[in-house]
Amino acid sequence: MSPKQQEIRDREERLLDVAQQMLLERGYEDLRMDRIADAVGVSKGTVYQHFHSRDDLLAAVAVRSAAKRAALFERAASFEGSSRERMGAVEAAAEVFFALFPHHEHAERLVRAAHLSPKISAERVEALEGSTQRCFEVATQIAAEAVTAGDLPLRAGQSVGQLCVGLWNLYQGAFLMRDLEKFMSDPAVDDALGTLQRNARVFLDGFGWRPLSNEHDYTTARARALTELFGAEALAAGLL
Amino acid sequence: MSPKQQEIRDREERLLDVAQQMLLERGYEDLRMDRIADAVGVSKGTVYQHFHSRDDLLAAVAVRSAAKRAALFERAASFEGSSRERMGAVEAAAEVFFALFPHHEHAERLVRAAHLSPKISAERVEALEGSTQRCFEVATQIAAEAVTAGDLPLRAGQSVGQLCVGLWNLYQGAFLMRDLEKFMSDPAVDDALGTLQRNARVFLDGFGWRPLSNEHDYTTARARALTELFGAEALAAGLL
DNA sequence: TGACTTTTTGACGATCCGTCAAAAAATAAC
DNA sequence: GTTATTTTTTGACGGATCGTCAAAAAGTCA
Repeated sequence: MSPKQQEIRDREERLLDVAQQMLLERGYEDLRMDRIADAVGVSKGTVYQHFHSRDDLLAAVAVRSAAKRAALFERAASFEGSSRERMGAVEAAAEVFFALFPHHEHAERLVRAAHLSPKISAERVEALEGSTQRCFEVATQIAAEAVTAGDLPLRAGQSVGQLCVGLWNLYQGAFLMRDLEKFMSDPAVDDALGTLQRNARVFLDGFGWRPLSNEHDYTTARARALTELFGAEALAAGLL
Repeated sequence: MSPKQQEIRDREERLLDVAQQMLLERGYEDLRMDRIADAVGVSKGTVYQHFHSRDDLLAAVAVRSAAKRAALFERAASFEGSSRERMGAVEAAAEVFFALFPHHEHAERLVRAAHLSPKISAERVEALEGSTQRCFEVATQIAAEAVTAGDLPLRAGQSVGQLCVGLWNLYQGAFLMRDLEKFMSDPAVDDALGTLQRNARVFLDGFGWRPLSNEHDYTTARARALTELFGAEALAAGLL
């Protein structure tokens, strides 16, 4: 790779860094191509050589963090323990991601807003979908193993897919709670991640995934997952 | 009220109708003030007498449907039955709203996007928050009654607020599933509302809200709620 | 060094938001 | 019914941004 090509690669990362931070601090509406170009020290035309459009840049930001989420989930898949402890490791991965990439939810939601897609390059949409699918696969695999092992007794009409969607919804809900905090005066609900943990526990109990949360202490397994799997990240995220 | 004032009122409704449909069909990016004005047959300046800005118009759309959601939830509060059946009526209200106002989720999320708020009039933000809070109050009240009646045994650290947040997250997740459908090949997960029902059942079972879903048939109570409370709307939504 | 290729630039056209002074319509006064 | 006053409507305009493109600059290679 020539020095010039390397420079271009580096610049793309810097563009994404700036866009990501701008998105977090000033929102989508204030994500201006001129401003981003200035911040990185290039002209607007150069930015458009990296990204087809403003929305494509937004998508690239989402794609980059989605890939990191998939990587965290895959690391969680290697956790050793009971089937439900392993799902707990996946939840821990979600928590780490939640804390480390606060911009992502907003970015992904914007990208997924149905009518934005046409302006985004197909490769990026595919990449985003692939990363999300990868996360589901990890969770689905663990749940399927739990069924095989007899830890997770599915009733008629229930499926591991349904379970994973439910967990995913609770996880996404943690992002929403940042907005809802103002409505809820309940002190037990003031931290998004704590509520996520508690509700995920209730949800898996509802499926009868053994051992149930009152039969086993999942806190220690979670702590082990955080340190063993995500030491540096969990520390940076303030989860340790 | 003078005829002129009545005309202005009517026009505002028509502006909201047009904006709502445009938002659904073409998305936020293509929500153009000129186009809306043309569609209603007024000039752009007139639109700006109803709404301070484009975002304020978007907020007004969200406020209008949020008020209808609160109304549906309050109707659900009058349902007669066991505590958990009554919460089922609230879920039915959420389903009716989900089917009748497909635009709402998108609109509300945009409004809540942190950095949009400054451009929206304070009254509308308050109105939106009030309607959302009203929905939570209805659900919280029912859950609290269930605790008092001994149907809902909360464990240490659990609260009715946590429960309502969880249900709310599962409900919001139904909106997300329209996007996720493409990733999930699981046929048990292909309809958002069915998954919502099943997961809400699992979730409340996890709390031990009696009678549990395998001790009682909640399908008939749901059907009764749909017909008794939301007859016309449920029919229009295709839920009956 | 010089010819050729790739990359960068920023001025430009097009689009849209929100404003505002002038025009039109409605209302009040006589 | 007519005129004066207030309210409402209008659409042209300024300002801002997106995405383009021909020219300039930088890089590559013989």
